[in-house]
Amino acid sequence: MHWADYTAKILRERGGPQVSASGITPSGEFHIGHLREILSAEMIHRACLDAGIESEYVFIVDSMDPLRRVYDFLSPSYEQFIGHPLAYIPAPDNNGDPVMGGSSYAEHFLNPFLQALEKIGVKPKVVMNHETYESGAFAKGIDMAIMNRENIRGLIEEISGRELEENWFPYNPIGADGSLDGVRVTGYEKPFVHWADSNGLEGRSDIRKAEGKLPWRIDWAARWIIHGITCEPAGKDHGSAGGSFDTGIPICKLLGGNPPDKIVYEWIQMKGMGPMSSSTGLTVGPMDALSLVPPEILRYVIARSKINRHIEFDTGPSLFQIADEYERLVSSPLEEKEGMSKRQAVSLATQSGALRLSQVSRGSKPMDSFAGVSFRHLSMLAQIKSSDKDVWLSLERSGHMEGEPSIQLRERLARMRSWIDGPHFPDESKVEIRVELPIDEKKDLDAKSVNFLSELSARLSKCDWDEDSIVKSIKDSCESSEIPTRDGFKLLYWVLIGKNDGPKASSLIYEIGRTKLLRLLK
RNA sequence: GGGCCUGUAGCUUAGUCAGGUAGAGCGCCGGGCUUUUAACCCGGUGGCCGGGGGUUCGAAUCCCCUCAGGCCCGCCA
Repeated sequence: MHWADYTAKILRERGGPQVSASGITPSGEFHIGHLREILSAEMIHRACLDAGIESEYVFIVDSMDPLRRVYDFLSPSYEQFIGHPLAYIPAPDNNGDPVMGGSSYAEHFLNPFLQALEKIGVKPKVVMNHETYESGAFAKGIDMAIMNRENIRGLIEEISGRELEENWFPYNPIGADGSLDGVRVTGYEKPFVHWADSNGLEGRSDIRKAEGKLPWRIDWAARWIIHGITCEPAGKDHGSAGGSFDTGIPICKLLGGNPPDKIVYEWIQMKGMGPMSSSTGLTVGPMDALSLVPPEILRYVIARSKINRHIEFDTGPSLFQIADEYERLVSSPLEEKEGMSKRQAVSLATQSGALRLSQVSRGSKPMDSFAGVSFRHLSMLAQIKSSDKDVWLSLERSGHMEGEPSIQLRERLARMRSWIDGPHFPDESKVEIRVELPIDEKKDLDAKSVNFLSELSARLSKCDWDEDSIVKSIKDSCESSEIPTRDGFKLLYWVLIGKNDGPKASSLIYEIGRTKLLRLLK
């Protein structure tokens, strides 16, 4: 059974309508890793719906979180905003300078991510956390947290093993300068928290407004209650012993709520590129990924892996493998058979679950996303055929396609071309035509081979330049130089691309062009 | 120091929660497609399930120990 379906089954036992949630701090550019946060919850939500359970999916944007430091992509002028909630500071321009009067920092990074989510069929109810504070929805939780201050302190200290400061307070007011940093609480008179900020200025915050926030561990527990969240998979950082999941659950109960069960997902890592980092420019954003692969395959990357396993995201060879796997599963799904072992049946259910959850629009048939051509094959055609029309002709001839190419296929070819032209395309999948044969390889050629190549050269210098004539020239050359056709092709591939096999020789030669080819054969 | 995850065929892995003859894909090898697309079709090769012990009629699966790799533990999520 797929992990999302399994979780839905557990949630059914909990009863009632389900609310799955994700939460992300928009502190910078979103990357592919954030997709797992989103899709882990969204797939569980879909699995609930598919199981006939009433369910909703909420994406909570931690817009009330403060700017922690001046990141590499920000100009030093952001120094003044450190400690300010991301919702209340200006967005940076391309130079990293703040643009006053435009969108907020939080919105600036969030919007492109939401567009990417739309493309992969994720339609969350978006909650800006600062708006929840502004609305006063947190007031009750804040009041209860303050009234239970010592209990909560005890829970956090005991479970996390961390010692909290003497003047620790379960509410962090915003100071006169707009920063959450260094503000000391001096008293509480419902609904006001009195404080003195780092500059010595005094003031009070109304807990019914966004004039302060709960510390993360309490904020999380409180929002579970506010939004009725029943399921929120969290990254492994929250899953550690004594992490925020372990404190959140009892704190939520203390505040009178029914917390979700602990579900932890593993990180996505970039293979062979070191850690994901916006500063080095090596990050792959959701939009970048979508310009390379179809959205259902991006979903499949997440859906095919168990939730507690690392995913090594790689825009190179393994993306081919995954994309081909998807294509293959769609075209020939496993079928239930008589005498199938329990294991095979389980595997079948898991696979079809992954396929089902990978669809961009829920409930659509995987077959509708089928483009009919493997990525590997298409990458080869895209490389040797410079015009799209020739690609369609070739696909028609090989029986991959009938009539006009589908929209899926057209889009797929367009993405393939941008992949091939971009920096992520794997070298081993590149078809590189040699300019000339290295000397030492020339020496290794025996007499028959040399004879074959010169025969071929002669024929190709005067035949018609179309694929049929080229094939005929190759076969005739094999015959007259008395080598098996198979060996002739092998040799030819070796000369052309340095490998024993390759794309259809005639297409390849046709694309290379007569002049360049004859120079190579000499 | 505390904790989590992973280790199954050359590679990617399913199966572990509910113990009952180890499945798949890729790769590789062979054959077919009589124009040889890295396509497509058929067949085959390949695993003392990291190691050791225990429980059991029976263990990849449960328990204990151990080795290896990855990761998390700052009011950062």
